Amino acid sequence: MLVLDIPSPPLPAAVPTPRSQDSGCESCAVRSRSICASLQAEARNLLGRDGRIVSVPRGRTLVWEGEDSALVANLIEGALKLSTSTTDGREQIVGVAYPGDFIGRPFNDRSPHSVTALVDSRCCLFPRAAFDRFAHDHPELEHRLLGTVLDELDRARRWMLLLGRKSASERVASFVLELSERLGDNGCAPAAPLDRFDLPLDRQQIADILGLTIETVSRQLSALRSAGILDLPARRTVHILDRPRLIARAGN
Amino acid sequence: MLVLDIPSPPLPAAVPTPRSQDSGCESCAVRSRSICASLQAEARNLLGRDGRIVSVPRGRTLVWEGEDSALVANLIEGALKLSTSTTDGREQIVGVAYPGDFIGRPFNDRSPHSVTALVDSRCCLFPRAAFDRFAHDHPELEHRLLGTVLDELDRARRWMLLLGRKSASERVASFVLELSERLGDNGCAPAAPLDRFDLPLDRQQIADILGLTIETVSRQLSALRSAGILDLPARRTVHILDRPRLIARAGN
DNA sequence: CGACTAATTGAGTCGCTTCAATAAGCGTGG
DNA sequence: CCACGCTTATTGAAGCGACTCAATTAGTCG
Repeated sequence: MLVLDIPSPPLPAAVPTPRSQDSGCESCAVRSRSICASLQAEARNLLGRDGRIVSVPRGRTLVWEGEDSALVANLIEGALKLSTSTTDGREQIVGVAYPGDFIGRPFNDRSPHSVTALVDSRCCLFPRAAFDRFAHDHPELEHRLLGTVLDELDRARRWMLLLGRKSASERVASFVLELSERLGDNGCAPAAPLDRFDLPLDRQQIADILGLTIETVSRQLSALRSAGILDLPARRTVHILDRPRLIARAGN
Repeated sequence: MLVLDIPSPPLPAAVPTPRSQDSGCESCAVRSRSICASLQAEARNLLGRDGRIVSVPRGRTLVWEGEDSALVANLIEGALKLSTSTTDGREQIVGVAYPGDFIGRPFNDRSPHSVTALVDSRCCLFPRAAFDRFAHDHPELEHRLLGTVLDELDRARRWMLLLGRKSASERVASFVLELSERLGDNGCAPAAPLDRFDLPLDRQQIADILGLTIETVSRQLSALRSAGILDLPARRTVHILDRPRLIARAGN
């Protein structure tokens, strides 16, 4: 079930002139960071014809866990969470996507997790079947996709160490560090970690990433503030004052 | 640092006659299940020339976390664990490989986790550089590899739900179920879950998978036995007596 | 059969959760 | 602009589940 009651976006996907015509890709903000970067202009425009740019308001779910995986996408702007739940409703966030990231489950007709916008976002959506077909015919795209999926797997496994073996204070420190590194990676500049940034997540979502409760997250953040390691000037703003000590607290 | 003081295996990898010659692949036990299944005979033998079959005794580590990732491999027989640790030595097992599985980190020169034999095993090892080159030239291999990496990622994310949100009893139930399903999947038969099987892991290793202690694992297994859901006829043997109730206890 | 290792079981402690109350942001409308 | 109400976050107190430490039992292998 996919609901996208969004006014048709300003994208010439349905214009008469087909093929090797600019489908908007030339001006795409994440072209150089997304998997599309692997493609030559002609192939990119061919793929672009299958894509539709849609706005996804905060809180809207693009894909539901267990439902058939009808689409894949590149995130252009915003942030998305990937999450799974137990039968009785406990939730775990298993990944967060940032601009340039690829989301969805190619080559499989069930999605193992839900995908939901954390903040107002924009995606370039592809019907999965069309994407699968295109990928199969374009090894350079599959090669790039393989690289990003391997990176995601590494990240997921690092997170398993956090979830299985780290204390609450180590988890929160690790979370702040990872976020500062991911947000600092704009794709263009040589990826320096940020010392000051805004959280795209509220406390409950942080808890759902770390396998903790909202109260424990709050207490640990307060502890880091008291220790002079962080400043928290606003609800969603983090300022890292003492990165070395933060790293020491992350435990790996 | 790779130590492989193993008597040279009965593999004609170094025989004079090169190319499109049987390199042992024709009789490989996991040929149809491994990523090699994607290759035609000629390409397979070409790749086979880079491979060396080695025996890995229980407990030996093939790849070390953080060291440069010099090799990749197909597991032919046995079982391997993939693990990471915190600086102070707490360990988390982030994956278990069974025959036919691919291990190692292609396209990256650091391995994010260690790979260690859980039981006496046999692998078909490839120098990573040679494998990367070969993969790059054989899209059908990369396509297959992409499929297996996507499956691994799904599995890792399911495990994140377990580690982040499940209770000890749910974790142990989930573990027994997953193992019964993985071991039942011989690649040939239509993959029926096993009701009776031997654990390739001791209690400490189960604890390292589940993010628990050895005592908690033991207590939860005992509880399942008392409830009549499992029988534990030997240290490493599990017999599932009441699968529906086991599934109910797994919590998803 | 005896020595050693692995697993089980018990008792007490600790860390995170739960439940509850307070405080701080934040948007809205007077 | 500030008061108001609502949401989100913080802080406190009590409870509970998993851990730690310790003792016992069951396998395993020479």
